[in-house]
Amino acid sequence: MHDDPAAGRVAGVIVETEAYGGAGDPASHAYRGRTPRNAVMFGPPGHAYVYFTYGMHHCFNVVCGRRGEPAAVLVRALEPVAGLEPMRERRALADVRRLARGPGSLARALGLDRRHDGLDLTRAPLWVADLPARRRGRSVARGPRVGIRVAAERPWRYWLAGSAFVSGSARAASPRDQKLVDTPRAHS
DNA sequence: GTATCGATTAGC
DNA sequence: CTAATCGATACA
Repeated sequence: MHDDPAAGRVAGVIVETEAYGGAGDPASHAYRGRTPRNAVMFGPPGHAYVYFTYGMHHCFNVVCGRRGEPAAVLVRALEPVAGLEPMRERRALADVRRLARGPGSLARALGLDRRHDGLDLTRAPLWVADLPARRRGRSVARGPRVGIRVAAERPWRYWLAGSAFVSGSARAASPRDQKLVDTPRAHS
């Protein structure tokens, strides 16, 4: 969720992610060590790593490794659940399924940029929360990472199976090429 | 210093 | 398939 001072609260359910490591992952920004851009990846978990790329897009990650052990999860797609109008305005697009599909589109829809790099994701204005119980327990599919030229074969992309809000290659993945991963069920 | 390339997207 | 567009990175 993002409480944006200008647009109010925009929120969605994370439906597609991709994992990146550190020194052992040649596709990771942290592979060659710490730089001003990726410094947050080396900090404590639970913080936002937001980077700028291709001269025009931002991507939003959740830092997951312990302090000094760079690791992050790129949030690749969101099912919008609140703040649909601000998202539509930012994206100049009406179709809810495509509002936050793809990491660049997602960051744009949420209004995220380098100013959000390093924010503590356990509190406002930008945070990640547990799913409500009724959304838990659904099947998660796994497949290769996309958009990278090295180590793409590692099956470190995860998405909500059957979701209309995930990227095209995930929607198109045949059952043969994806593995289903059990997700924790809600407590009683 | 210059050259190359992106954890991408929209459009043809 | 390619253009867009600029910071990070590689290399002389």
